[in-house]
Amino acid sequence: MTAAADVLHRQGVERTTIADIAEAADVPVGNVYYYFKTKDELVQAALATHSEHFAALTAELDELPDPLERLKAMVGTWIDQRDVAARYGCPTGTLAAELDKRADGGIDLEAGEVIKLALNWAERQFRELGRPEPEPADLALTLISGYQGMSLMANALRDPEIMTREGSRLNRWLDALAADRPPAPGRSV
Amino acid sequence: MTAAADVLHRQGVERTTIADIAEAADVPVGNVYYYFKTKDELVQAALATHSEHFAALTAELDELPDPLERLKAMVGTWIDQRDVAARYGCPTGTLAAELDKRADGGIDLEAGEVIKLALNWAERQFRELGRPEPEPADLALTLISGYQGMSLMANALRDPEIMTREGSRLNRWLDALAADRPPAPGRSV
DNA sequence: GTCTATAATGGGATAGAC
DNA sequence: GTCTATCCCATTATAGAC
Repeated sequence: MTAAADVLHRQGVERTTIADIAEAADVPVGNVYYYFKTKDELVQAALATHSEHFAALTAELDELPDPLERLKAMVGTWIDQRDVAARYGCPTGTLAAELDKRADGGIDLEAGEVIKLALNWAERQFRELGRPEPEPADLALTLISGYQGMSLMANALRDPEIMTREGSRLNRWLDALAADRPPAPGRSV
Repeated sequence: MTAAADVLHRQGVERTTIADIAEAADVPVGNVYYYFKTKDELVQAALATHSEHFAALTAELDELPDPLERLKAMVGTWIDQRDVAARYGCPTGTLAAELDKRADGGIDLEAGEVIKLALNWAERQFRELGRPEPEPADLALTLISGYQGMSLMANALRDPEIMTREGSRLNRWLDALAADRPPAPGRSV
């Protein structure tokens, strides 16, 4: 599954052969088919890997006491990943874009579910920040959309510095938002 | 070329066969090969079509006297395209993402050139707005990155309303910038 | 220039020995 | 459960008639 997630991220779904994944996992081709009946199942496995990765990351960030610090730490991980983003884009985002080109109603929306995990996590942080306005859901959309945008731009232009520039802007934006928040007693849940 | 650009946008490069393009253009397969020696040449033709499209759009917007109005009109065209963006993403952005998965140093960076056209146009508008700070190039990156982000999110979640929500935010951000208020994307005005 | 038929290749999926 | 050999189909690209 790790090998599948990795190779599918680097080469994309359509340009990845089962042989590629088998080679990366150092097993023969027939062996892959013993565990995954179709190529689509390998894609789903990669998606599940991304979900778990994200869950592990947020579990770690949730240890931080302040939602602002959590959000900025998330932005920090994005900036840290700038080189891989500039070369291959966001693993989930590029996968979603590729799957959405399919006509069949198969797994093409499952990548969206992983992105929703990120949206929901971010929304919780904004809600804890205690800003009723704009809506936490809108702020979450702006943040995750910002990440997807900067990843795609960095990838298209092959320039990791784009992640740094846009990441800093997001951090300044978060700071400005938090500076506006009501005093602690009036903080909503 | 129009048929190629259209089908490649909807199906993606890898899932599109020459037969698909031939059928869309209503010509036999062999005929396509008479004008385009390889599939890659069809992809390049699609990219050229996108460039021309963008050039025609900006030529029209450049008629507007005020750079702020030009920028907001551009955001307006993005919002107008919300349904197609939600289904197939930004034509150039999704193409760039797909081409960047290639290992060969072929046409994989040419989509980036088309995106640079958008960045340069936006940068000119911000420079004309007369704001020295932040850098017009950074503002352009934020704007185009915002468009790519909202397109990908709308596509991944199959929700055109995301284009409306994020598009409105970009418009408020532009207004705030022009009014020389501190830049605060996400802030409702 | 237009079209049909077909060659050549690559890769998803399977059979079956071990 | 592991691995090799192979089937079969889709697709790129070309040959050659008209």
